[in-house]
Amino acid sequence: MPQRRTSRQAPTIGDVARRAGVSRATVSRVLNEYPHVRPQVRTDVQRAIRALRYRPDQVARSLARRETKTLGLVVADITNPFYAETARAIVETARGHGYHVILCNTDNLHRLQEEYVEVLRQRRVDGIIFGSVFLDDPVVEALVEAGYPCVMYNRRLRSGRGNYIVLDNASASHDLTRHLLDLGHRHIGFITGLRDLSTASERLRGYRAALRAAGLPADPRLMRPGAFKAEMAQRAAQELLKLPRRPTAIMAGNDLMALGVMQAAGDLGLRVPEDLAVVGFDDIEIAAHRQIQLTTMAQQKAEMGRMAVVWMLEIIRDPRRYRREPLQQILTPTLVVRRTCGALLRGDKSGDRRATVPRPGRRAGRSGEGKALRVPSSRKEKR
Amino acid sequence: MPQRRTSRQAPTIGDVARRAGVSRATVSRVLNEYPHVRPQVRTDVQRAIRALRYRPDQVARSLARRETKTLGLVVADITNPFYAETARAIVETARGHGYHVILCNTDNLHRLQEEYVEVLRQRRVDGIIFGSVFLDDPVVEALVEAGYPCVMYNRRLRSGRGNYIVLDNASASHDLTRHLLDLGHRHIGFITGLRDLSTASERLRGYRAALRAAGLPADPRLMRPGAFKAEMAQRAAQELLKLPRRPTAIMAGNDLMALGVMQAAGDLGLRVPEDLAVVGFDDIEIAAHRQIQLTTMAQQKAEMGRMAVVWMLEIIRDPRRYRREPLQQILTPTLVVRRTCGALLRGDKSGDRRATVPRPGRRAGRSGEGKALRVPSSRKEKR
DNA sequence: GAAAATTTTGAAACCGATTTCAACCACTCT
DNA sequence: AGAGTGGTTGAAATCGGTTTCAAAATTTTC
Repeated sequence: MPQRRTSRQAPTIGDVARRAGVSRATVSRVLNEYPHVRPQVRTDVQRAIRALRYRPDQVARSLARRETKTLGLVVADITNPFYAETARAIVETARGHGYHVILCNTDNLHRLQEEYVEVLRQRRVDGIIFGSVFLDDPVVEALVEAGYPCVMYNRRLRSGRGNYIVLDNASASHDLTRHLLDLGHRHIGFITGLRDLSTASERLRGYRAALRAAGLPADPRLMRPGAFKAEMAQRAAQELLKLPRRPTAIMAGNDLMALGVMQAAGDLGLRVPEDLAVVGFDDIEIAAHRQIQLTTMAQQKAEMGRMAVVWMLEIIRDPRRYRREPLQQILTPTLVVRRTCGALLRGDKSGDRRATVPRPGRRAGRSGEGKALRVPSSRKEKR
Repeated sequence: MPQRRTSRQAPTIGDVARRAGVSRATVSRVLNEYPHVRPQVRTDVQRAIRALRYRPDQVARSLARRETKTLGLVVADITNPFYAETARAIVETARGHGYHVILCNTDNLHRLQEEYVEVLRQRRVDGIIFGSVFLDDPVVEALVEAGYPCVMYNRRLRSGRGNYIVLDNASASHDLTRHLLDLGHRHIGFITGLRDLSTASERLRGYRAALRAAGLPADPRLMRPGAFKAEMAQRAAQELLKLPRRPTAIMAGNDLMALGVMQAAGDLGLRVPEDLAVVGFDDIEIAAHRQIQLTTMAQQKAEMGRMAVVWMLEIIRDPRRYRREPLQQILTPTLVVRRTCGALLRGDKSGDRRATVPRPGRRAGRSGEGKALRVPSSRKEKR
């Protein structure tokens, strides 16, 4: 039910035009800082705008211009600090360029993701950033196929299509496993995320590869799903730790799950890292906390978010081009050695150790001696 | 620059109408499930919609209907788990009602908040939810004054105007202080947030009141600002702990800062809780972690978020009514006693203790014996 | 079977902006 | 003085829907 136009209604461009004694077109020109407006007229219009407290209607503008200056951000779980930190960078970078972000939380449910994509398309967002695509994701696949501006980060499609920024998960996982092997562990548990996500499957692959390279079997009983949530991981870890021959180290598919593993260890009276080494992925903020000190594969979260937006703007400018030559970047992982892996048990205890891991598998964590060292990941940009 | 209409353009309601051999009005009626459409015509139209993969344009609809089905969510920092958890509930509840959320991150900067409010108004969002208003906030004050649908949570205006859901911060802080006093502490530091926020000032007030009631002076040297961030709090705590007569307990304005305090304690070689008791506010997820076990005043984050949206929808339905009689709710705090306050040092160690604190100040933390106990806060609804 | 009542439908106005196009204007240049 | 130039301007079309209103079609009533 539309309301009658009353004096209390928000002023429109027509009201401004009338007041300034010009046409709506001219007001529009002033608003958008077009040339060819006489200075006198310009100031008249600006005065009218101020007098009426006119606020241009972005909805009407979006309709006329066929662009909404809006992006969709689809993540699995905004309460996961990894997503919160990337989201923050995304929102902030977008704002800096006049874009704003609709936040969508899928809880890793296909159903919800599909719903959100549909909604975002109806809302004519200029592009969608996915933090949590599924490995096989017909919805996103179709979007990419149709040339709809999309950027994925963190996870990607099995098909390898589309624009994405991801960690080199296989290497990261390989190196992390190798790190534990180097510390003497021979029985290493792995709590994966969900099966149908690239992060999970790639990290599992790296883990297996490292074991194989070390001549160790990949015991399926040592691999458990954890749904990327602390609580699930805690349960999974409890099961692992009750095995007849229990693992001496557990790798978790992300830091949140690693925290769950630490809980489980405590519940069973095991000390970390003395009785059980624990490592994760992401390097969320709490991982550095004194009481936690989680060894983890770091991701450059803010940088990832920023880059996703910058790419997106580029793609929006010229969608065809990036349909032909998608932007894809694989980030080199950085191992952050802290307490929970046990590496610091012997010898000095001076803070974090950071290093890009030299490939193939030299001993990690030795290159950044003493004070915390961050080596910027070298970027292999793939057309 | 508008592009020419090509065959690859998205189909409009006109295309559907033509294909179904009816008018646009009729298609609109089918889309919106209006009565008075012959079943035959209805199915014809639906078939055409499917055949063309027609997706109604929400922008055009918003313009015509003068409602966007969009809410703005303005928070200080989405990486603070408190906001992430409330945001999650807000986004999910909104979605369930056909609304979607533009996320705004202000970093506690007046400038950014003003910018965001302006943007949200231009975008004609149906309402704005504020998680982080300032005590004196002309922008929000004006919004409320103008009858723009707004709901605040967590923080409120000094003037007390508008719809809000907040913790009873003064009582919460009073009880928390009292709890520390009961544990024998006489020298209690307080790391506040920023000065111009209701949460900070109210919590500071409760702290002072409790000290006064105990006949203790409120030493200004024991109160330091911490900006609601872990790092700032860590620095503030370091200063507190270097005082000639250092506090034996520190209250932090939120859990994030409490974590910073724990860091600082560790840096100085102090054990928590043996050498220093630490408590916070919010009960973010990590607070319950085995390695942290932070004693804190819990907030019902999901419930708060959900309620903010439910209220918002109600307000959107009848803005005038709630302009006259705003919805205001003050939630009763729940003390969660864990390790960091030192209460568990003597005696049993069986998990969390939760209790709504009886007023006035009886000894807290004893009512929920044994297993974790959550007492739902009784709600004092005003109007 | 005609009048009355009701349901169904489409033409046209509208939402509030942008953009096109042609007209108008004030110059400058022959 | 007249043609040409280029800066300014407004009328009107447009974006893609919704809603009003009256006409058309159908059903009900007598």
